[in-house]
Amino acid sequence: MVVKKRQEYGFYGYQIPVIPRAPRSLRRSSLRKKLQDDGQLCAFELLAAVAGKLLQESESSASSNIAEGKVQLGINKDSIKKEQVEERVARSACLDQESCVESVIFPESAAPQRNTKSSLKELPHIQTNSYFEHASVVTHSDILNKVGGDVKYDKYTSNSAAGSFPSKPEEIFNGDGKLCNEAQRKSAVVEKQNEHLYMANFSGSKDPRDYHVHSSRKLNNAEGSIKFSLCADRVPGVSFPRHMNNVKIVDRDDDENYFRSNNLNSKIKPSRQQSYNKYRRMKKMTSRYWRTAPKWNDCEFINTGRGNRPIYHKRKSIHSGGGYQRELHSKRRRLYDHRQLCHYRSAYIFDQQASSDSISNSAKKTTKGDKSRTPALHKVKFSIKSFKVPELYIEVPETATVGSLKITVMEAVTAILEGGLHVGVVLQGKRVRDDNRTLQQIGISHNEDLDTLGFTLEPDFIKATSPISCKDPELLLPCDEHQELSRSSVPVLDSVFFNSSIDQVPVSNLEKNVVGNQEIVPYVPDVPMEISAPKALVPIPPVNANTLAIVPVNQKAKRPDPSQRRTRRPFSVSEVEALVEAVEKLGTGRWRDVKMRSFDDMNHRTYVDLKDKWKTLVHTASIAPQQRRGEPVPQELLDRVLAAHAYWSQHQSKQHGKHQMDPPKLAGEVGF
DNA sequence: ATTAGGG
DNA sequence: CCCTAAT
Repeated sequence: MVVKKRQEYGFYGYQIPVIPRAPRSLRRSSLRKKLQDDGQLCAFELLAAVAGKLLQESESSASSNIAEGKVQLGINKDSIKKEQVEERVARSACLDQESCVESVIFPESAAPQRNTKSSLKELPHIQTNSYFEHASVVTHSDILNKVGGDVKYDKYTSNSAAGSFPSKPEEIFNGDGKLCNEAQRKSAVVEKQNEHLYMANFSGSKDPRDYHVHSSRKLNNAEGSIKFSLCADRVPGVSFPRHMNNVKIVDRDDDENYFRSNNLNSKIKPSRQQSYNKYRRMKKMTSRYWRTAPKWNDCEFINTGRGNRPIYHKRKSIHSGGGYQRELHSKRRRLYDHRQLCHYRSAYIFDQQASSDSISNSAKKTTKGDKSRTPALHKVKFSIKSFKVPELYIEVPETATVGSLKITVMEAVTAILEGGLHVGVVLQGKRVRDDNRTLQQIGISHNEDLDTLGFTLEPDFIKATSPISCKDPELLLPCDEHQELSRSSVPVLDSVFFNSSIDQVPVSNLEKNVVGNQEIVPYVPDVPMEISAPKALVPIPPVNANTLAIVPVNQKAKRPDPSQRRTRRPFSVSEVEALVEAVEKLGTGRWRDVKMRSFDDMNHRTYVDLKDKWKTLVHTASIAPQQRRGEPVPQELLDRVLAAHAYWSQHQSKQHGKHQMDPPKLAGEVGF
């Protein structure tokens, strides 16, 4: 449901997980046919040819890597033992940069024909094992979140070209799409997104330069821009480590989500720590509650992936909450999504670019050739390594297996695909909303530093139709979702929340750490989004956990991230009832007892929660029904709340022993 | 670790 | 729900 809405966020990130599989299967089938026709040698020959071609085309060292990547893929296709393949993949992963290339290139050259519609749905036939492996990869590697965010740009000038490239976005992107064909089976979506990107960046401009830009864009794309990176990420276990560090899988909830951490780092830490400790303590009481999945920044977590290397920087440092939280509070709602930036960086990945191959090369050539004609025009070359996708929040019961977690993640990710995304441009921390402005106008020129340029993925609200229709505008959460879930002994995946962090872009900071030399500017939307905090909840069907049971992730991963707000869990009527009943008997000063009495088995309800709930209940009971929000509480209960509140206000609930409200029904009690 | 309150 | 202060 809500998922739909959320989907829009992480298109790219999401793709990775899904895509890897699809391509494989597709690839396999196509290859098979080929092999049958031509015999096995063909495959090798093809591989060799491809590798050779690559080497020829790209002079950079990266090319060799790429070639290797291809080979690997090819091998895979050739149905060489899986272990072997994996090994290679893992190895390639270490190489870092080539991964993208690998995935992209191979498909194109070797198996151009792919079913465009690859998506999870098609994955089913894939072996279960690999399926999950992929999932795990995703989860661990943070692909989702940050598939990228790296934009690399190259500056170069050329005069030509404007005319040589298709002026229509579709054409351009189609061209790009080829690179990632298999990956892009969801082409419709992808193209659309690209188009958006395209539009955002360049459309509307009447300036002749646009064309140039377009051209550049095309080149860039070919070389490793958005699609490129996506494709890369699709290779399971290969490329992730490098670019995705941001996936956050946390069980946090919804509208309340946002990064608590700001860029205002320093100050935060202390309080954070403090609260963390508290949190821990609190959690102790509810120790069994498996609150969060590993975060992208947890190295351990990531490491669990096969062939992954810990790339992760300590993002924790970035996260902070403390004092800022409050401030953020108010903001987050209106600043909905937030999308994480995909900051520009000149960084690494781009070796790939060099390797990127024929397309880019040819494009460059063209450009050069035309140089003389329009010397005055400059092109700004962008290379978007990858996009960052908003956080993905997942919450599952502690009894859930890793396998089910993976499935959950996959589901969530898949859901994202369905939606649409569009790209936003952020420059120097500010969102550039005017699509008609030229790059030059906004300060992006060929000879300028684009350190502060970033792209964001944003939900396509127009198309996104919120399945949820709560009366409460503030809460997009299903009004009555998983209540009682905790009570049920059946392990069920609670839900998945997709959130976009709004006020902050911790990622940036992290990246900074990672990249080291890039100046990353926190993205602060200059204009509130028209949509309320996006929130999505994806109920996940129970999964046969046992079947998929896998070694649990590093324990540390289990540790809840104090920086994350707990998931919002509205009290169900039955809970309220239980609470009221308990308070009637125990009074309002013994929350610990209330907890033990009526919520002992609900680990996510702390005594503080109960106290808070009571507080809100009292408030709710005192306001007009029209003012109440959320799931309506029966008036009868509210009456009891008032009565109990009045009663215990008079008596000291804390005294010793357990008084109970004398008269069960205190209609008259109020009279005091 | 709990309780009480403010945010 | 979060955070703190005070128990």
